[in-house]
Amino acid sequence: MASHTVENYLKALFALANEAGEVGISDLSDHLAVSKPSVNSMAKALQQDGFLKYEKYKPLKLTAKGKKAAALVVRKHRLTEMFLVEQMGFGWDEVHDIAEQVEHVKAPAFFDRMDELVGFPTVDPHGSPIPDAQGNVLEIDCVKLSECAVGDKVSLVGLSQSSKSLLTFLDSHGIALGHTFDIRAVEPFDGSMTVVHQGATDQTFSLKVCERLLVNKEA
Amino acid sequence: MASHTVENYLKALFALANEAGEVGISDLSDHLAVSKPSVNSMAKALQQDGFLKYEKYKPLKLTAKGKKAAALVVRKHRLTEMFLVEQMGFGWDEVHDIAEQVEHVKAPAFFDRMDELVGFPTVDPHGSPIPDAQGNVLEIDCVKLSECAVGDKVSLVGLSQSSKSLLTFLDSHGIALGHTFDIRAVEPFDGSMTVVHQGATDQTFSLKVCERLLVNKEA
DNA sequence: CTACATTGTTAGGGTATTCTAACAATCAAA
DNA sequence: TTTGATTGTTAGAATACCCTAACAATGTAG
Repeated sequence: MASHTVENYLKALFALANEAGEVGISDLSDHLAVSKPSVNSMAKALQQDGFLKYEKYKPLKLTAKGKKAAALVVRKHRLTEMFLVEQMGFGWDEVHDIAEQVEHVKAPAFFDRMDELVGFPTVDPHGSPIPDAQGNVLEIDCVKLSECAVGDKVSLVGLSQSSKSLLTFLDSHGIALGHTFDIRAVEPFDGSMTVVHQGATDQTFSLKVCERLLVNKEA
Repeated sequence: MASHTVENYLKALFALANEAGEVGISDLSDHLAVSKPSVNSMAKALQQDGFLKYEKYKPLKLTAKGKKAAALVVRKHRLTEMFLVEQMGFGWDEVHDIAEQVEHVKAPAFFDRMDELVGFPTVDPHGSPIPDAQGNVLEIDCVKLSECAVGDKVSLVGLSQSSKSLLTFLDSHGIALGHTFDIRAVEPFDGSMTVVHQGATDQTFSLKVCERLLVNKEA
């Protein structure tokens, strides 16, 4: 199996891959906080092992094997997060760092049991999809709240780039996955939105927040 | 914090230390399945970090710092085993290998929560004591079954060197921690013992088995 | 007390991963 | 279209492990 380090590279590649599935050396360098030469040599090694396609000066592209391996690491990460929240009582803002460690455990039975104990979930505590055991990822049908219009009624299904500070912000505003928002107004000047949260209280969110909330229209 | 590798060295040192707390390079080499030169250079590194006392051609000896660090690794291992059995439904014969991996997770909150969820246990599923958060180990008052005499009534409190095959053997004979044995006979020829298990069924154990069962007299 | 077995050490090298410094390619903008 | 910024590459070296081969110290048995 892949080393701790290789798993982290794969996970980063997976996270940074856009539709085209291409990632620059610098992107990876930033994301992993590692120098570009390090990424460069790792890229060669990963190609050697068939995880990605690498050509000088060209963007990196995961192969099918690489995508699967990456998805399985993400699976371990997200199953762990789910387990930490559902079975161990951690908050959704506490689980990322712990899962970052636990995801590298080499014990398939451990993750299988977690999966079972939390009822074979399809999304993690932040609404991100959990790849299946074959490495297939289910696409979630959603848009950014910032892309919605006045009058839309939506429900929160996920977050994009959930960070500890975003999660803390949402907690402090009583917002959780599944909650509904009726969009009342969009401020043209700064893109901030005023919504009715859970059919009850009025709240106003900055554009920065609205871009992070993934919602499902016609809740 | 110590690396994965260093944690394994410390754990091995802890396990092999006799009363005097001294361990030979070869012992470690065998236990960790690593060459003697590797152990030799690691010994120097561990001394450098203050984990042990090393002098050429002398046995290795953990310092107070080393003992504490080792005990804390053992703590993580045993808490994990307890959690795997109590909260995740694994059998006592399945948990060692998984815990071997999980023990290296760097997330104190994770282990603290396990501890809480299993009710702050003092022994693991095999009866071995769990060091406390300060690295103190409680000695367990017990003797080997093989050292007991005809007429003794004892209860199983732990195992010495529990291996998967021993655990499977015990499972297949319906034996668990806390069970009682009345010693009926000791065979002088091979040291095998005939006992009454749980006041009900007669069973005969080879010396090899009896040496692995740690019991408490006058149950 | 010598000789052999065991145990420990040194020397030298390999892999995985990281870094900095210096240079080359690419791309966009004036 | 030249230039400058960004991005990527090479070279060279450091650290943390691991190994084998060869040798030295220790201790035990005759």
